[in-house]
Amino acid sequence: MARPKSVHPTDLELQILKCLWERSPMSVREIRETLSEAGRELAHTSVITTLNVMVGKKYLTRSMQGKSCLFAPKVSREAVTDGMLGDVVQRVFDGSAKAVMLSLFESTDLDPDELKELRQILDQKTKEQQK
Amino acid sequence: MARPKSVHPTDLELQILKCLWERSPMSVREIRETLSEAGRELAHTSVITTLNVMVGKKYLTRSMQGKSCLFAPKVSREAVTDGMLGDVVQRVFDGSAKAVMLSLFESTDLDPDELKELRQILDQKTKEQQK
DNA sequence: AACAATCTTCTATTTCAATAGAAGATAGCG
DNA sequence: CGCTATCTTCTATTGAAATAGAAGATTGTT
Repeated sequence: MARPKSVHPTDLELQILKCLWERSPMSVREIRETLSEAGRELAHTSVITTLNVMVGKKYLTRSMQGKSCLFAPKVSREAVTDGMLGDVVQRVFDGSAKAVMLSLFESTDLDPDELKELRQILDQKTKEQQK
Repeated sequence: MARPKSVHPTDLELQILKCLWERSPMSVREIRETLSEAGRELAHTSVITTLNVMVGKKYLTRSMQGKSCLFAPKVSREAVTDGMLGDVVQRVFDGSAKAVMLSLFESTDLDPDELKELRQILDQKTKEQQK
């Protein structure tokens, strides 16, 4: 059996989705420029190829404007990011949110402000559950 | 340019690492059986091939016992899982722990006990930082 | 000694991801 | 009208990941 296709967007696909979540629809040219600003220099055709693949995967919709194409996201940022995190939580941490949390503190530097925010989120979630 | 090689263990590699973090060293046969119990049926040679790749990637060490090989992890569970999560945090959530946390609540079901534990972890972390 | 079992090493196949060039269509300009 | 710029579509290449078979070595058993 060969490598199975990923259920989640690949790295480049994610980068493109991020562009389009910020602003959409965009033409190939615009997307290419945005990627370039983010440090990813690609040939025009490379971008098109990837975009068409993404349309095939239902990540994007495509419409025509004159002779060029416009692309827009078909999946929400939340759906994708939640899905990708959920996958890691399952695959890597066997579903343990606690383990994820512990690792989160190791792998990222949290400033006091952020800690406070996290606490508020947790507080709210605790309240919600007690209803 | 072709797909770049991942810095993290692939899915199968991770599964193997998990086996070996539980118990090591193990022979190919034992690893294969453990994988089988976890629902992943592979030919004996497939397991060997993967194990050798993993030795090449410095994930495992290999020693000989009689005519068969024994494998043991060379990387810690924490290093791998922290790295994998950190990567997602960066790539998917642009480094925002807060966003990760919010998503965590969406993508996983947390029971009250776990919430309490998370709170304790957060408390401890806050204290530590105040030192 | 012959044979079966068990291991490994080497080689091979398939699919996906990443990237881009060649070729063809079209629109605007001098 | 012919040229140039701009888009797209099609086709191709490269390497990683997943998986496994053929062949060769070694050991234990009748």
